[in-house]
Amino acid sequence: MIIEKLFSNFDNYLPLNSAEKQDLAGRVIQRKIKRKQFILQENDICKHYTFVAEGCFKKFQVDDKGTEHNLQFAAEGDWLMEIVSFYLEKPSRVYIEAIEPSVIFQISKPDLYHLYDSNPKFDRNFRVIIENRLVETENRVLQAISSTAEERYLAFIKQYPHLLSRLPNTQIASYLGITPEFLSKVRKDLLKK
Amino acid sequence: MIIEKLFSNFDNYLPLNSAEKQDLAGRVIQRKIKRKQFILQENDICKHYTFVAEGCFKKFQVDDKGTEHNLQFAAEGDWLMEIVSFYLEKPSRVYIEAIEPSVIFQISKPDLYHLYDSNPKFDRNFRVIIENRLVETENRVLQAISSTAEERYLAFIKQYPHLLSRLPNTQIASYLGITPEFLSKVRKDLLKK
DNA sequence: CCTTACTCTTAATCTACCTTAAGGGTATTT
DNA sequence: AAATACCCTTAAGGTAGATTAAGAGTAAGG
Repeated sequence: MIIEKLFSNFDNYLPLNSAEKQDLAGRVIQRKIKRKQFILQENDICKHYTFVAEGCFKKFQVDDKGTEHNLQFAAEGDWLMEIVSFYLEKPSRVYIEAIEPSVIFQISKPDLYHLYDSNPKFDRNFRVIIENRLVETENRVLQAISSTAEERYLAFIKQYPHLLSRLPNTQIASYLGITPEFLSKVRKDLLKK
Repeated sequence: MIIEKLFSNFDNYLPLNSAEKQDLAGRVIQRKIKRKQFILQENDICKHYTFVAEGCFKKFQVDDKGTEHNLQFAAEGDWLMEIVSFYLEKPSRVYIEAIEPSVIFQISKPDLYHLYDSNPKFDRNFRVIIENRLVETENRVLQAISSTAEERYLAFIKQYPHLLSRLPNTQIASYLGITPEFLSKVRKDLLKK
């Protein structure tokens, strides 16, 4: 069963016993998402915290010129949401779009809070998930302010080897904050070395 | 009493009653820190979550060339720590240094976990503090990959007006990911407009 | 109060990265 | 199977921001 992927995600933190698994299963919704389908659009309220069981998503913001900037990729085993919109119920500033056919599990805020209240293990687990996300994001800030595009590309390859073959270079360039043309040059220069 | 500043920080989230205040007060250590004093150095384990009651700190990383890169400023009312080092007890990659004479309250991990266990309100409050930090950090990533130095400087002024007059431009430049010389040029160009 | 250590600015030169444009290639969709 | 949309690369010219150096101004600490 595909929901096992959700359960086993918690093995990275405090693993769930069968009662807790049942508790969780009763509060998530399973959805099949097509390629290019959005699960969140700008100005919508983000109603769910999403776990990716299969496939891959991108979370991005669009600037005044219409250019997309990728903030996060989420593949099997990753969680994602628009944190401001979810917690403060403000209109989302970002889009979340499937870049592959995907299967996800979504939990609403009331259901999440119910889990928090019912069992401190969920509290702890979700705290750690968010902390991990903060670590990743801080690392990215550091790289952005201190590394060249080539260094950032090499770091990306190292950190997300499973994504490299699944993403077009245009998407990676958008994540790294450079143009696809310049990424092409960076890759060429790396081959020469 | 200066510890009131710590208590009233929680008024932004779920305010504490007097029993909870006492609980918290019994678990934090108050310290006076001099300008240029470090409360965390590279390779040390980050043992405390720090609340700044007075003064200001910078959290930064040093690269191979010896250049400092500022990841965060924390003034009155802000929390800071090295999250990986604190939770995973790994050697810190960053330094935390006072840039003004300061007064802080520190809580150790055992004490923090005790608060979490004793009362879910602390759980909730610290979750929100971390979520807010994540929001700030994600905004910074977006700016780094999509904005010019001038735009980032303007955003900094807007978001941290209370810090502007207290920080030398060299520190702001390090935060923005540019050289002090270029910040000087940006400021000059802005005056012309 | 004096000294020493920072800090800010300017300007010239240099480099990383962007923009525009164009051609060929590879998936997706019909 | 054809059509269409998307993707990758190359190259020329342009701009944002780095580097180096130097002089003047300001703050910190003894």
